[in-house]
Amino acid sequence: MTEQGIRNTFRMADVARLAGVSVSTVSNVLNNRAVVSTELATKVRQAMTAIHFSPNRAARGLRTGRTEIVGMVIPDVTNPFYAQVLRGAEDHLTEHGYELMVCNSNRRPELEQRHLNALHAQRVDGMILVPSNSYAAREILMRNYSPLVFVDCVPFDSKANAVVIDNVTAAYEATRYLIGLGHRRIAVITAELTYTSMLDRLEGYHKAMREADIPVRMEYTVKSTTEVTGGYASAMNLFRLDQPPTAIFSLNNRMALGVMRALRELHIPCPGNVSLMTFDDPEWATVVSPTLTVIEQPSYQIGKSAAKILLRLIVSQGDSEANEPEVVQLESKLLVRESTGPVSESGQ
Amino acid sequence: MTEQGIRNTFRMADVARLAGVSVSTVSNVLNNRAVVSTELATKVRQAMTAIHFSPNRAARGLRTGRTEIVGMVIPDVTNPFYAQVLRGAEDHLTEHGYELMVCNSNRRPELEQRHLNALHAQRVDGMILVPSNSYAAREILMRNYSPLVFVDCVPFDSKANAVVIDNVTAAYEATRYLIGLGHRRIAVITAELTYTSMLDRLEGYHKAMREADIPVRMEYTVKSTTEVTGGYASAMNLFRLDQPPTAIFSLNNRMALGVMRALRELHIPCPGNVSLMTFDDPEWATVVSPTLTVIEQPSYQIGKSAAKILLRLIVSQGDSEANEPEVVQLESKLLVRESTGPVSESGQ
DNA sequence: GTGAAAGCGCTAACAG
DNA sequence: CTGTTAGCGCTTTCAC
Repeated sequence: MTEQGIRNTFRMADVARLAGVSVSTVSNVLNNRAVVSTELATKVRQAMTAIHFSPNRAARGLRTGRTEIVGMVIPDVTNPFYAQVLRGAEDHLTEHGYELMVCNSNRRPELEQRHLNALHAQRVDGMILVPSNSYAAREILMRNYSPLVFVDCVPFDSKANAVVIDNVTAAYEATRYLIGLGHRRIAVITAELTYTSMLDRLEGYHKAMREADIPVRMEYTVKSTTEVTGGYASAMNLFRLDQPPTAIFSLNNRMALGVMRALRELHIPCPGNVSLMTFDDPEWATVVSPTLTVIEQPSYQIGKSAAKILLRLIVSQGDSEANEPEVVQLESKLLVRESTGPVSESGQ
Repeated sequence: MTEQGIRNTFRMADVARLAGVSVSTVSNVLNNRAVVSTELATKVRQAMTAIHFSPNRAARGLRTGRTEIVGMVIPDVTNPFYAQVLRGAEDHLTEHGYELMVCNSNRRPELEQRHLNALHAQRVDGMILVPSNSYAAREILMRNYSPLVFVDCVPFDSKANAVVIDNVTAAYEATRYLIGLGHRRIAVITAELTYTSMLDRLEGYHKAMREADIPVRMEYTVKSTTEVTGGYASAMNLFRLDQPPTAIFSLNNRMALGVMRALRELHIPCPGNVSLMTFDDPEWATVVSPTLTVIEQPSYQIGKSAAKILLRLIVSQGDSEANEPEVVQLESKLLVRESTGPVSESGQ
């Protein structure tokens, strides 16, 4: 029964024996229940440090039904936006004694599901999710595992706990800024429209164009993959047009990186011939030439905020489930830098 | 006893009852032990899906002594190098049925220790660690929690499982390349020398300089913090020198970003007045102007390799502990791009 | 205040 | 092949 390897960790019983008390006393000092005489308590604590005792959290979780782990699944940590969200969440969680299990879904719903299942099997107390898309998100919401807060992309047709920015307004104002610069041929590079933040951003763009009475030309709305290569390919196509756009609006930092590659490869002056603007504010935005005009999202705060909501949900677990989903909306900010300028005289 | 919240998940007993079998049969089908008649097995499986049964991994872990979780602590996911290492490790681990718990130490040994303890308390089966420094690493190694593999930075004075690159040679050859370009005033920006990869890189630099009979001038070896701001400040100081260097060698991508900022702010032509070269190959290296000459590390592979070693250690846990620490060394590659060129005629 | 004992959900003997 | 049962290490009544 004990044949599967040397037991290399101690248990409460060991501490109890060493301190000459019962396990329940050990448990009590461990959980700072003020029912143990200070004298005994110190004796117990000495015993604990003497053998480097570390209570088995899994066992505790099994007993209490609370693991104090929260799960997080994001598309890809390699994207600085998500990395920042992660940091924000982690810092808050760690501060409150929770551990974090992170998984990358690569935007593949099946993989996402697999991770979610694993997390549930681990009996995490709650999850933070940047879903791969809004359909997947809705299904996940239905299954309703445990306290869950969405980030960046929310389920279609359903209210859910979430933290986002006002993507419509952000894109609207950014587009207006471009229009104010004299641009009329404004292209937008968007990722999957099943991802709500993309959809909202596109809507904001359309709204601004409509208001300015600028016809939205189909060939200026290009659907890309979310990644760098997608942005690159999209930009290449755009520049191949008879009438290339005078401004490009990238809906995330990854695609913007791709556009930069294209610009550089084709030696297209920016903002001379074309202005470029993007969502997100990756660190490199200020070292490229020209520096990039961006819509900065408070990514770290977004993560932190998600963690806060989740923790609140977790503790209020017992209350009537009826509490309305909470959705917090954080402020984004247009940071004008060098990559956007007045439409060129040449008019092309 | 059941007062702490509605039991919202089922247990094997429920499945057993529903399928009209015993729990051990359920356990057997769950673990694909080929001892159950196909007939019963399907009945059990039906029952499982009917109630959306998800076995409690924590309970299993408690029983088996193996959680199938591995812990990972890294300085900061926000650094693309570590993010890639993480992805490599995660992909391999996930593929083999393991879950990953990641923590960021911010290079603070106390925080690192705290995370390590938490991970241990969780009874992770093993850990992958990019330590905050090599002293901390050694202490951690001493405490010898569980299977452990170091990445990028290894403990001082001790053999340990690790995956690294040949930093000395990589830096040596890169420096030689610079020297071959005619540079003699080559500055190196390094982070904490208590971090072995930095120390080794510096050694490689020194070796190349010595071999070329170029005196190593103290003011050209600048110790920076690991971060962007450190690189920036260091570069600023370097350019303030009476005889500024004609080439700068940054020992990681973060500091290089800082140098780029300085270059851009001071309008210093690169590689015209100064060449720049760095360790790591962040994505932005090819969109900045000039594109950056880098020493590319196989970051994803490093992570994957670490995971592989760890898994091997975990399964061979039972064997005599005597197996020598394994250290694998992966290949790095010098990618020459635009930011390095012949030393300028002007000679300054 | 302190201790004995039951049980969280699972696995692994072992008996049938 | 299937079922019974004893724990894994912890928390938590409930007696004392």
